[in-house]
Amino acid sequence: MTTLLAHPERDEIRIASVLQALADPVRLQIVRALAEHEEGISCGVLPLGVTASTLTHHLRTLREAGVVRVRPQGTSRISSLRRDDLDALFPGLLDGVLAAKR
Amino acid sequence: MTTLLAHPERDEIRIASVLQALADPVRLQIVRALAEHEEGISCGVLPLGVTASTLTHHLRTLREAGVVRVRPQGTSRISSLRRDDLDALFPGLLDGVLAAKR
DNA sequence: GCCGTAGTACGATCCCTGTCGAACCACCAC
DNA sequence: GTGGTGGTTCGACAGGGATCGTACTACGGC
Repeated sequence: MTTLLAHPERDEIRIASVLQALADPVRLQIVRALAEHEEGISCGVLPLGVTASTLTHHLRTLREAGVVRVRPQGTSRISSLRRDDLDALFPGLLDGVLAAKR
Repeated sequence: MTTLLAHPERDEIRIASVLQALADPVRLQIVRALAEHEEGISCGVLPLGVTASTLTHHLRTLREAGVVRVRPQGTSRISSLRRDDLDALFPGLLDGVLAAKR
């Protein structure tokens, strides 16, 4: 629908944008949740305490920063972590973030 | 002078604050510079293109997040990365950030 | 075709923060 | 003491972004 889900290529991912994307509590929660679901999930089900339109905003931020990959599936959208790309570009970063005890 | 340089203890350092602190181009530059000077440096000498008062602001942000340790020395202030603490809490995070080719 | 559900788009609001300039403080050398 | 240099504080300002509500679109089931 509408915007056809632009994702940056691996070599277009900038560390500043990634950090910016991770520097929000809600998005951190999303990333943590995605880390536990390799196959990806529909983020609408997460208990984030935020409206749908706000969630859309956060997912776009994560997607445009290159943190998350989103693929449409029926009436839903499945989001998954771009682990491979992030690990290749910034080895350890994601693990470090996820290692933090909540 | 004035505020006596409060630093969070290791167990008070929060991942959200650290990411927030790293999510600024100027502060990223500072962190990168500090990474190359284990012994610490006076940040006033860095070519950051920002006024002194802005620099003070950024250093406070980094210090209060637990990213940087600052010790007064004469008329200067020496800043250094809290590598040990960050590596202990979020192993890989700092290395991942620094691995990014500018 | 119709409806419900999942998600997006847009506009408005509000707060946070990065920035600066100006005034000030602290230390050191003389 | 005097002055200079390195930093801080304070207030002001502007831009960004997190949030929401409302209106809208798309897909799937009946």
